[in-house]
Amino acid sequence: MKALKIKALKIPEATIIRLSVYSRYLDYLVKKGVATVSSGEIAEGVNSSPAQVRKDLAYFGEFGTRGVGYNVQNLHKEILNILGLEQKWGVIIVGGGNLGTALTQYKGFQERGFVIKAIFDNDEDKIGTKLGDIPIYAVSEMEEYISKEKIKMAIVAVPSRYAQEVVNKLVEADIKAIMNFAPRVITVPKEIELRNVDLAVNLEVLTFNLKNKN
Amino acid sequence: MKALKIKALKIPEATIIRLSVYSRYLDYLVKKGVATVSSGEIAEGVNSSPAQVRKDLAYFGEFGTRGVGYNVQNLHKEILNILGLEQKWGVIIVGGGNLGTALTQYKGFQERGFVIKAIFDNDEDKIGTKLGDIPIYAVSEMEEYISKEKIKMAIVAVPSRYAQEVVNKLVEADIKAIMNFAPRVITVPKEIELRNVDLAVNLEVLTFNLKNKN
DNA sequence: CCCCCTTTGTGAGAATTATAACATAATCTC
DNA sequence: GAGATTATGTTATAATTCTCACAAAGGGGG
Repeated sequence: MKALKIKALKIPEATIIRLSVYSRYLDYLVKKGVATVSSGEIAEGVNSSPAQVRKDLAYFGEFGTRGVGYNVQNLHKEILNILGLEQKWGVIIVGGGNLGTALTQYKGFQERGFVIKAIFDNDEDKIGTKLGDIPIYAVSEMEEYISKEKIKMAIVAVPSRYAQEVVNKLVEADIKAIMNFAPRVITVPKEIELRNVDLAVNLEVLTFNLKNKN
Repeated sequence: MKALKIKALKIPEATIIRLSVYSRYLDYLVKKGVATVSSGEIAEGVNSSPAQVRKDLAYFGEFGTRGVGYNVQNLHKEILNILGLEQKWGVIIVGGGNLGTALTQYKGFQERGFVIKAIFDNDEDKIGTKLGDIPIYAVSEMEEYISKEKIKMAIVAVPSRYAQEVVNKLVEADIKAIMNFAPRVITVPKEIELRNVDLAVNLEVLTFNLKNKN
């Protein structure tokens, strides 16, 4: 794999998030058959500014041609590579409730190269069954599965009170990255990547703005 | 309603998000029966710093007693008020697929005072049925419902290609705030509050970090 | 009742992030 | 092939956000 050139030690998380958004837009342009795109066009397509687009890309190298713009296919590939999406990622979901089930079926993950491999739950009625073609196993089997299948990423969609416990098990099983949906502060060793997605917080930002923006 | 004192014109969104997190922690302390809490204890409880906690609160007023700390119940109420959560909010969900269905059942919304009132979908098989006690209606009935029930907030959980169209309908129906799950750039008039929740982006931040942090 | 201890609220400084401006490089036209 | 044009990559500037340090204020003990 080509080594990735990074010019700065610390890259703003906002930049990563925008790169992900650029990536989707480029994907759209690729499918549309567009060959070349400028920072201004990207900016327009994703509600940003040309300077921001160029700055974000500049953290990682020079991908464009002055006076011309960017080759869509090439830039698309470069950004996927930056994001680590040149490979598919096997992901497990812990928690087979409504949210876990919905995430299993969620097209948005598949489209980006994330493959849901298995669900882990403690409900006896669910264990051993399948959701579509995704098997549901007992949580007790999780550690072995992660190790055997070399799983690096897990999504935690269990009730809040069990979240830390589940995360501890995942850490024990040597998982590398966790996306947590439980609205609780979860602690992990610093070498583990953790990302909290709090759905209610998002609604609360909206209510705050409704109340306060004039 | 007591007018909210805001000391700065612009409050960082990060502050709002943290307030929401503080709020959950205070909720936990209230239930635990704790009477008083310091900024340091809050910081510890939510993985932040005492200075950050105090700074965040300082945008909105003085809620503590020097040498003592904060009255848990009072601070909890104040923050709920800041976030606009002193009232319940009726919310509709557009899209009765896996995600929409899961969000309908999602306890995290109810716990924070959000009440899912109805689902809107175009699937003839679903229209007229109920999900738990939440009715599913046709999208064509949406505008009237929003107006009649005075709904201010909507969650969009439809396939990406329909998202803008649905959002346009919501805007037309005079909705005030939208939480969008479709990974597409959506445009709304500036007076409408829009928040995009992109689930895949969160996984991609993780893969980026896995690849690049060391 | 005064002093000491604790913890808040805040102002100044540091760090981070975004915006703008410009110099450089590539293409195209004449 | 030179100059005009266009759009990148980068440097400088501005804005935002966070961190730190301390003064102010309240409570408790002697």
